[in-house]
Amino acid sequence: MIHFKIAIDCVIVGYDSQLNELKVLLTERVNEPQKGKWALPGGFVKKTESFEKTAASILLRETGMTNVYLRQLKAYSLTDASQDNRIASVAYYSLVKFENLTDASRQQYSRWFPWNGIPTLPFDHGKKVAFAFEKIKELVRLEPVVYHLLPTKFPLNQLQRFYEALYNIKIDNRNFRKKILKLPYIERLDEVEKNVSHRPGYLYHFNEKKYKENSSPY
Amino acid sequence: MIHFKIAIDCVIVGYDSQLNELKVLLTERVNEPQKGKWALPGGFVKKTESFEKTAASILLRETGMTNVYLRQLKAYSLTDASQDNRIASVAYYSLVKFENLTDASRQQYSRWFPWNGIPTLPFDHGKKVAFAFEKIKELVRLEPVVYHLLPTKFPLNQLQRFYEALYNIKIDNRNFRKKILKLPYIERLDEVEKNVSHRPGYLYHFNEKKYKENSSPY
DNA sequence: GCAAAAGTGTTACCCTTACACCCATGA
DNA sequence: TCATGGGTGTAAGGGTAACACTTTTGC
Repeated sequence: MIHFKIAIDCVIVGYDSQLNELKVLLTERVNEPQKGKWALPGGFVKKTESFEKTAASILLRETGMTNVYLRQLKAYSLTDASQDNRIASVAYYSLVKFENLTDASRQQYSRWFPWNGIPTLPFDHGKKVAFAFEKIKELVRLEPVVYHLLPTKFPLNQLQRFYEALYNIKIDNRNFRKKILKLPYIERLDEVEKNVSHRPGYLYHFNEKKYKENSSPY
Repeated sequence: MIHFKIAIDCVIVGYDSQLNELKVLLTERVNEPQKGKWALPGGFVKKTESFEKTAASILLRETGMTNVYLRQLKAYSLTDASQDNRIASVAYYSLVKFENLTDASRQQYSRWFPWNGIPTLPFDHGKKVAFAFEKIKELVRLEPVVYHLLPTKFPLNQLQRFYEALYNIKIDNRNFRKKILKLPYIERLDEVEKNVSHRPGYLYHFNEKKYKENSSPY
């Protein structure tokens, strides 16, 4: 009976609102194979850990964060391994708030790469990143996961620019506002943008409780 | 370093249009543990097989079919196993046309259970079945996967009854027809139902080519 | 005062929903 | 002739999309 080592790979995604672009966290591999190459952060599943736990600990190691959006992407069976010892991997993807990253969480061997400037990755990591982005695009249409990427408080046009960047479209700002302001779970705060060289806009936030109350179970 | 045996479990789903209900194929376990219990058909990944290949061969073994709709559901890390030898499993789900089942494909140890009459399953199989149905419900809303479950040629009200059963709703047949007939990829055939004790309806089929032409890439 | 984004209404179109009756067939 | 589903149109409401100008701030 064949046995597998199981690696967990994490596609950790953040949104840089300054540059209006999505980013992925990559780390430089410190071990062979592919030593020195940029790759997805990952690790092997330990004896007592579930896949999800392993993914969460990788996320903690790389970003210093816990309790962030983390979902399974897909399990992959690598077939290029040798003999009796195959490697499988389960990929996870995570959405993190860029603003919450501390300097301490910027690891020596890690770097955020813009979505459109990712180097060629070893193994099947390129495929995993691409699949994660497909998934995220789908997901954003269906559920308010955007709010895991945006700062807790955001002006409406930051939200708009996010959608414009993600789908590479132009959105009419009047229609966009009408649509967003109708949502019961987006609430305006008594606070405005600061240090912007234009008329400051009100800040909004996502009220998760109201979202759950208002979303029908089917 | 811990190693895993990896099992593939398949949630094989069919639609019985006679009874208007979704069914799941279960098999009686012939080996310990849980020998004699109904469970999801499955097997361990062999040395040279990918996960998907393993799933496809299980599907072939159980239904005699190839080239059917088969997708990965999720990878599960069982944590109740002993010592150095853990078991992981990757679940797949499949949609098959009930009409295409031959008698030969009705295995001695297998039986189709109605969605609402599934016995308590061992391991995490109950969880997997439930998750597969959630996924399928979602999927049907987003993509025309219904047509993997329905017969190749179907009258409109069979389609309507399928939706009504899946979501447990009542649909107005005028509105339903308007909506379906507007779809460019549902084509009416020059053929009508036979042996029905009411006015026979025209048969329709799903034109996959037209679907792909007409669906935008984003 | 200039640049840059905030903020604001109306109209047309489309899609969805609600709703009732005659038609063709097998038994 | 009866039971059963096949087949048809219209009106109202809600959401989406196209469209331009004034306001407020930093510099």
